[in-house]
Amino acid sequence: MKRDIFPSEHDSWVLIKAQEMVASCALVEDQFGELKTIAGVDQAFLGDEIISGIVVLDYDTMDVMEKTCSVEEVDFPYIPTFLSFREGPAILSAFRSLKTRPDLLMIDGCGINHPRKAGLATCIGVALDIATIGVAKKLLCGMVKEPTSVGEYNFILLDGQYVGASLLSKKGSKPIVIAPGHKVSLRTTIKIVRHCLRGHKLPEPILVAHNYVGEIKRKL
DNA sequence: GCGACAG
DNA sequence: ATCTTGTCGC
Repeated sequence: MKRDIFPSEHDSWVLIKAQEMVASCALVEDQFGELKTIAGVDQAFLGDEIISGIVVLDYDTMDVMEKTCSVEEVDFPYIPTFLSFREGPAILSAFRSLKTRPDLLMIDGCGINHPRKAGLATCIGVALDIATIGVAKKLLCGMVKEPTSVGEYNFILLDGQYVGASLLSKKGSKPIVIAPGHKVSLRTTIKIVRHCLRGHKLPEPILVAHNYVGEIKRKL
């Protein structure tokens, strides 16, 4: 099953078919209960090792409730539009060691704002059947007019559909790219990301997860 | 063919 | 992502 989403095989035809399968399963509508906890997910690399960290925060206060990580060997290279095959498996490993199941996952990377509507956040959402949002620092595809005032955002157009938004999260910073991953609407995605902003360019869950994997890496 | 291209 | 010092602006 998740072996279909993250094939061990590296044949591009198989990989593209896997992404099309994920895209057909993706749901871009709110389908989650009350948001009590939200988790940030990020990865770091050291040699041929990948470190995946997940940090669970209280949704209202953004206080850290739990942290966990996985460290394993990476076999797949970084290829634009195929990031999920490189980082996905490690994320699933880290997720398995979580004590509390978050209500939603905020992942570094794309959601449905992907050439085949199957970015990393969407793949993880479908694989774990959990609501996910993708947060990236650069645009992978689609067209958008970059916002100029803090808090402002513009929708990203791709294949005649709005698949995400460019949001100016902080003055002096480049806008961040956000998009629904799975079980979340674009409208709600924007609302949630804004709620998670705490004065930094990146929303708190992603920032905390980023710092977390950074220190884990340091201690290896 | 050329350029673009999440992390 | 990763390799890296100081430095300019918020």
